[in-house]
Amino acid sequence: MTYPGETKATTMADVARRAGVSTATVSNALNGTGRVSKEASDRVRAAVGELGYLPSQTARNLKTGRSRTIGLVLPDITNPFFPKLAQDVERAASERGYAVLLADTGGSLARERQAVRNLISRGVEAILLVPAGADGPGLDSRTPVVLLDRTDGKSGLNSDHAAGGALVARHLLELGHRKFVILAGPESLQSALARVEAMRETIQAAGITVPASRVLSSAFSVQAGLTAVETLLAERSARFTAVLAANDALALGALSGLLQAGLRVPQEVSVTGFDDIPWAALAAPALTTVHQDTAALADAALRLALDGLKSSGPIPVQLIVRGSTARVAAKEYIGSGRSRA
Amino acid sequence: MTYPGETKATTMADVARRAGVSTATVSNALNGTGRVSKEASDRVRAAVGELGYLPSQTARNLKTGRSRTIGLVLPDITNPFFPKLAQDVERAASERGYAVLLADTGGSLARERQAVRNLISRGVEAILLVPAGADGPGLDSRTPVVLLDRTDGKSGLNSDHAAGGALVARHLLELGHRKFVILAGPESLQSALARVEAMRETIQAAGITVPASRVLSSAFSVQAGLTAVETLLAERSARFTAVLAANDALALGALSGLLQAGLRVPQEVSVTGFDDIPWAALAAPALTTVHQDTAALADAALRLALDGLKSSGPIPVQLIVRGSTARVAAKEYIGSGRSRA
DNA sequence: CCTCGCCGCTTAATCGTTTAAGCAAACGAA
DNA sequence: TTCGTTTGCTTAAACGATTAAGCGGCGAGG
Repeated sequence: MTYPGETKATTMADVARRAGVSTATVSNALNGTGRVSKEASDRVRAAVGELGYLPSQTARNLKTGRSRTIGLVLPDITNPFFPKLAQDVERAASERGYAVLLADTGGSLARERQAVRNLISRGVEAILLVPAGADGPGLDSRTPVVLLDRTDGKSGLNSDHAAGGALVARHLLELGHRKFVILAGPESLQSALARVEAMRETIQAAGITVPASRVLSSAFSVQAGLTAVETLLAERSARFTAVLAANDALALGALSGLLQAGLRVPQEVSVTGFDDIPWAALAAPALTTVHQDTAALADAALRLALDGLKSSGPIPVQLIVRGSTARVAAKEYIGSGRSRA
Repeated sequence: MTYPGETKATTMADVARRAGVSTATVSNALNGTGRVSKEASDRVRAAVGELGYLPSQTARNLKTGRSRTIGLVLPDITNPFFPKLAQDVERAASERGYAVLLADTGGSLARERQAVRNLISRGVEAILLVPAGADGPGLDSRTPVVLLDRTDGKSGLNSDHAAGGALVARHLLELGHRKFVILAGPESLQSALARVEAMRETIQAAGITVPASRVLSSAFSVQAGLTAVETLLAERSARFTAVLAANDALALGALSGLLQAGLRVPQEVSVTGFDDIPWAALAAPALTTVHQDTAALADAALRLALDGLKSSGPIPVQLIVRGSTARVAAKEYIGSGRSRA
């Protein structure tokens, strides 16, 4: 164990001196490069142990040009989808010997640009970026930037949003649902658009149309889901048996709104989400939703960023059926959504 | 804008050449150190702009010994208390010009040690550590390690857990509650112990005793809260009007268990949590809980870590009264907790 | 016995900054 | 005019690693 004192950090030269070799030999011994005898190597290793030597990554970076660090830029890590993603990115990175510099931009484009510059300046080998507002700006730099969960049109690594949208729609169709409401989320997000588009197409393919008045755009928030449902229920003409939300926050808000209005979920109305954030499983009833494979997303992102791959297909998603969806109610209930409101 | 091509990154020497000065002058101009004429400074700044020069933090670190980077080590960023904390730490750090290296140990002590070594090797100026298992190991190193939300007995930066415990207890007492259950959380966590201890003392001070059989230890999880309540309700003798949980996850689990058993919250049973995680506000009913000031925690942590302060008092907490607590029910309901189970 | 080649090591340059030290010109005071 | 001080710059030495190049010594082949 090192006794702190106020001594300078021990350097390679210290190890070399103690082992009776040059710093080059220390370096070679520790990295397995060059030619080093077993004896010298052992002496070096012993010296390392006795001195508690830790190589300075900084010096190594400077010389080799590789920092073994990536940047992860998120708009808001408080958004329940991101912690798992961050965790998986960190795990994938550390498995490769990389560290992760985290930047949270609070949704501000100025801070995002600032963060990216800062990360580049710090020599990260790649940046994983979930852009702040709409989709990506497509900045140029010599350090690769992988757009995560967003797209700028040509690039960007995403879950298979369309497949997910189709999955929930088909699920509800199979349960006999015919009257849908879609909580579409922000129109500025390609991912939301793709989800909704696939929902509509799938439903359409079953010969059913979702009127435009039943496709509601809003923010990706619980509050938005709640108020959307409230205004929907306020119209006396409201008739629907299923609510497809473009993400879980919306779905949870909708769920809460429906419950407060005295409707029973899933007996009278089914609700689906998207993302499978942790709360989804804990809601009452638990939310049927589309699970995003954040681990696969993280792995693919690192391959793109670090292995110089050009692009990757969308990451498969999975339908998670829980308690918020059920077979559509018997005839007498259909269209009587507000019977207890 | 820089056109990437495959050119090497532009260095200080490039700027110096273009501005017709030495690298020392460039450095001085950009850092405001030394003596530089206005004209030279302007030429330098112009050259920087034209070349799109970004200083290499790596080289700067090596020379100055300051990395302007801190490490944040969390056991599990998926735990809903941590994202906000991480965000606040990142904000506080970036306000000081520091970047944050994030490490998630998945609760493993081995990975925690590994992470700390790695961070030190990378030259972080300080480490903010929320230890994995129980409370801190108290490792020695020349880079300061601040224990966050944990303690190793002597050090550690914490919210005022005791004050928080007292707050919820007093709140419930004022609402007329007399029969309590305490979901105490893990016995290995000082924070949990402090909260529970304060709850008991406050209740005791009101002349009421909480029998040991009504203080239940468990993990800090939703599931644990749920099963605790279920087993409690399974005893026919169960009589209580208030559940004090040592954290929000437990409280949310308890809430869900009570609701499923057909009890009304808060009419028949009040529930309180601790931490004020995001879900707390969104539960139905919304959870009365103790808010931890993560921003203050983050600021204080950085002061301890970076400004060399020795220690800091506990960070004040705040009682947040929401819908899960109410005045104890009229006489006929008291002690009839299972009347509808 | 000579030579060639390999082995095991060292020397020294290098990465891109910061910063102490030094130096020439300009300026003001005597 | 002369000297000292200030000003504005440059030179060069770090920081702690990696790595190309070089150099004795030893074993083997001819």
